[in-house]
Amino acid sequence: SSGTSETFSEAEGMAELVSPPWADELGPKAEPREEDGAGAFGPGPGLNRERDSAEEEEEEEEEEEEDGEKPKRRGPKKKKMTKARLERFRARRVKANARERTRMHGLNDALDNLRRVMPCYSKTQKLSKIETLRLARNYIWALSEVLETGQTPEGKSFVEMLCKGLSQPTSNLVAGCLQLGPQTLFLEKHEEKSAACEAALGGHPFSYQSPGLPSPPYGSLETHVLHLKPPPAFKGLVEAPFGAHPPDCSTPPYEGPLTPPLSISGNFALKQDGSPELEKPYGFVAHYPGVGLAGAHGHGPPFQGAVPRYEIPLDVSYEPFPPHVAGPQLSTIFNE
DNA sequence: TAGGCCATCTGGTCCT
DNA sequence: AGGACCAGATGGCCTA
Repeated sequence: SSGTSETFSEAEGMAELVSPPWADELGPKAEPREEDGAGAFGPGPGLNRERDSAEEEEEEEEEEEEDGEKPKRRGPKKKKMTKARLERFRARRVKANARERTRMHGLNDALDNLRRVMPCYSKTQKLSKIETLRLARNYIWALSEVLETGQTPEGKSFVEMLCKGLSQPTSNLVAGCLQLGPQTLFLEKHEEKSAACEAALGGHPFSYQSPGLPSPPYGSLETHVLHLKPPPAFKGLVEAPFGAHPPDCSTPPYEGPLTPPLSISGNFALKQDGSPELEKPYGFVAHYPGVGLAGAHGHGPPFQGAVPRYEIPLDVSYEPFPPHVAGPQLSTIFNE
């Protein structure tokens, strides 16, 4: 199932003719990150151009010999890797590499955008990709619970939800960002994560306003979660009370399916004041009136009923689906 | 030094 | 044919 006979032979040709020498001569394939496109014709395959032609001839001869001596192969006849074909293939490969790089950069950009809207965004201490995704999941889940119950969770619970399944360093980071003393989350290595999570939080009176700590980027709990009232369309969509579906965090996180209440409308209602790390101006208006926010860790006026702004990078295409659309979709998802 | 994380290259597969 | 997506392989960097 390898497509046309030509692609088959080209792939083989690459394996036979090109890959080993390239790999040896190029050493580490990973070049220092370059501007897109530059790498495509950079020090990669191009380094070998001169030696290629000579060796190609050799290999082609060998190939012909093989054809003569060995029993005939089944399947489509292998096309010769002529110089022209090889060059075409290489050009294609180089282009594909460039595209792949660009694609991965896009993916990383998206992850960065995701990091920026996470509760603890820091340029200096970036969450890893996997931790970003885990925290995002927890964050969505936590906010879903808020939407569902319409109640601000106890601060401790909020942090518990956010840190479920996260690594210890990330948990500490989250706690620190939310002004829970990071020391309270220093977990014993031998502890189960879930137990550790509970224990670390449970033994200490939770406070988001620990006076001794530096201001976190995202401030207090109220910066994140405020009595969000789910729109009528979502009433009854989920039945779990707040905290009823904690994600399993006792295992290496997130192996199993997660089924948080899906009372998500595609909108959060957060204000991200007070984050010295946040550079880009975001512009996004939450769709739900009545969703309020307090000023971040005491700075600025508390939310007075004006439409809160949730900031999304402008370069992010964002398609919030309105409740009348999201409702059925979420119902479908939830019922699956 | 081992392990985690990352960027890149690569070949396979699917789709247009 | 060519692009998008994916997963495996590889090597560099960093930290405990």
